[in-house]
Amino acid sequence: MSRPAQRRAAAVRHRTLTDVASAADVSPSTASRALRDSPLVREATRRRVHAAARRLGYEPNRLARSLRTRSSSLIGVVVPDLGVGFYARSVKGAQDIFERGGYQVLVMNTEREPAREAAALRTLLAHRVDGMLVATSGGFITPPGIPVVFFDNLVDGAGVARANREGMALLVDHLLEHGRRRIAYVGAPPLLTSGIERLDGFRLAVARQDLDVPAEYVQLGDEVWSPESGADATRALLALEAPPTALVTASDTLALGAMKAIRLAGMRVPEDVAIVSFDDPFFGDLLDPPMTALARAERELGEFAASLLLHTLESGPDGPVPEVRLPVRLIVRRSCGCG
Amino acid sequence: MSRPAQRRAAAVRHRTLTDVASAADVSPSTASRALRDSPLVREATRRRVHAAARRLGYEPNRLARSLRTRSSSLIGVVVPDLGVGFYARSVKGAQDIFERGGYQVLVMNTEREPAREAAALRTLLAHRVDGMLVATSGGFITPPGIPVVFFDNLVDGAGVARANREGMALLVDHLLEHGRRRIAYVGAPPLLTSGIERLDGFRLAVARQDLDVPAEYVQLGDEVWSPESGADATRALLALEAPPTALVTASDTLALGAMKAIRLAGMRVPEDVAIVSFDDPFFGDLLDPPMTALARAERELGEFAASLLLHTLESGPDGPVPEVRLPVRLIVRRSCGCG
DNA sequence: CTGAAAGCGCTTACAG
DNA sequence: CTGAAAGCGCTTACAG
Repeated sequence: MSRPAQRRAAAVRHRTLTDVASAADVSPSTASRALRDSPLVREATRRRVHAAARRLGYEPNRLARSLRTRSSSLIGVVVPDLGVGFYARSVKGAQDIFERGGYQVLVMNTEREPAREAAALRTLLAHRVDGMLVATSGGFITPPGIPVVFFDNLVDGAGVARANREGMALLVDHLLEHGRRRIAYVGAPPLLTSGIERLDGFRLAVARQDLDVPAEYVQLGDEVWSPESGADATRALLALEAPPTALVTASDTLALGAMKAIRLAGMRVPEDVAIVSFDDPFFGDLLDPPMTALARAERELGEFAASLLLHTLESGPDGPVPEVRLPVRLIVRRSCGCG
Repeated sequence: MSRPAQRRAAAVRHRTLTDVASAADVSPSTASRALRDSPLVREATRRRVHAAARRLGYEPNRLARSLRTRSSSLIGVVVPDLGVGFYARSVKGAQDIFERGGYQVLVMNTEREPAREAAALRTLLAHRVDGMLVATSGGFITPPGIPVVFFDNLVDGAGVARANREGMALLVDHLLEHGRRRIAYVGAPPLLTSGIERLDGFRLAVARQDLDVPAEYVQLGDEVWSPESGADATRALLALEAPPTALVTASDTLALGAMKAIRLAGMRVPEDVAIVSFDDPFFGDLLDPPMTALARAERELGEFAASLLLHTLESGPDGPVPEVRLPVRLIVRRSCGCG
């Protein structure tokens, strides 16, 4: 951990409660109560203090308040990559809820490295966050002793996530309605619950329909679910002797990579190969062809997880919150062969 | 400002420096010095203290440290909308730099509402951030008395932004190379520098080329630069008696809206109407046709702005930093008529 | 209704 | 090299 070099003193000295108190001619105790609108202080006093505070441009020091009250009003949010739309919008949804509850948010990126995730955890603990929202990349080792809500990936069966298996079934079943039976899977390594459950969901769905899916029809890309790995997987599939006529991709990024690979191979979507995607790309309806995918629910995911944490924070844990599933919904566009 | 309701005490009591000190059988003063690896403490003592800290799982309380040192090691970052890829990735670039410098980041969304921006400013001040990075939406009123670096939009001629006028010239000139002369502008209201400079850049570029651009060829959408407003503007342009044969859009979102409107009107890009975009959509090369646009530089923008702030923080302001421009570069794909 | 006092958990002159 | 003391800016029993 590098420490910042020698720092200069702050340019301005902030006004303190004592400043306000003397300006209003009361004790700091009274000033404090007045500013928090305690019923203990006389109306006239209350007003005088507020006026003084406004006049001085007083902004209470949250650090001091937090130290004293042992509650930082800070929530830590840990995500793999804020540059990924899914996480950015989840965070935003969560943040809206937290701010409405009077909490501020400290966001940490882990770049999907478990070591950085562990470091992020310690940093947040050092800031004495009141709780955490975590989309883990696998580095979440120590139970921090404060409320934690996982989202996107479950940990020890707890957290908020989408119904991955049901989603996969929707996608597979829809392709079957189009009569496609050579269906391949373009996914990611089954390291965390989203990867595991989507792969598992695919397998369950095809088995239920008595589809014969050869082993080489299941292609797993890299751990960051990159478009490039989706393209590579697709290239491998197209090179097969009996290439698939439809792809189910485990994410929007993989779908975009797959689409690009198909186009570069001189083939057409959906005529030659149909594609359906688990996540809806942000511009899914502007792609050519528009992508059939499960509806996005990042915002809801973030909001739901945040509400859950907020609830725990304010009324205490009322029983375990093991597992919450957000329903999935299919958006039918053109890449599947419809329209 | 709502205050959170009654909160429960933290589940665990964190270990304190005093805990570590007694475990290592030294005074808190010595423990503090030992943990910060002060040369003042004997090696044996230093090690004993570190061992005790590790054994106890001690994590120093940054709140207390900040209060004492009057430096929070916190940076406030204010953006219009974290859900917009441009801002999400700018923030990420900035955050990387800050964390490397030992700072943590408090991100605030303003939803492009000046009032929320002002509120965000106060919140950050209350947290005693050491500095701020601000992509303003127009609500930045009070000079906070700490170092502030603006990005994306300049304020009072200061900040880090792309070379908007030069970018517009690149786009217009490229369309002219294709022989298109009925060029229209799909933009946003000129409220902040990016909107102002892009519109101005467009006007300068067409004037320089002696193009005749009727007033109705300049269409300004809503303040959030939404795809919908881009689509509306495009619809209006296509309905003209002499519709344009090429569009310059002031952002990727506007470009996507424009593309959709053209497609819905039953026309083709670029055959009927060419499009070039100021920002490169994240999946610009996967669109149909792939979009010709200025290269994205969010990451660089964030990193550059962060470095600038860090520099000011660590070595003090060495002269004013009025205006920094990031160069623009055209990525030629197909929507312009190339290929 | 108001104030003096203690204390949250650190850091850092000051004294030895 | 080490420790006792003061203090960062608040809040909150406690006493009046």
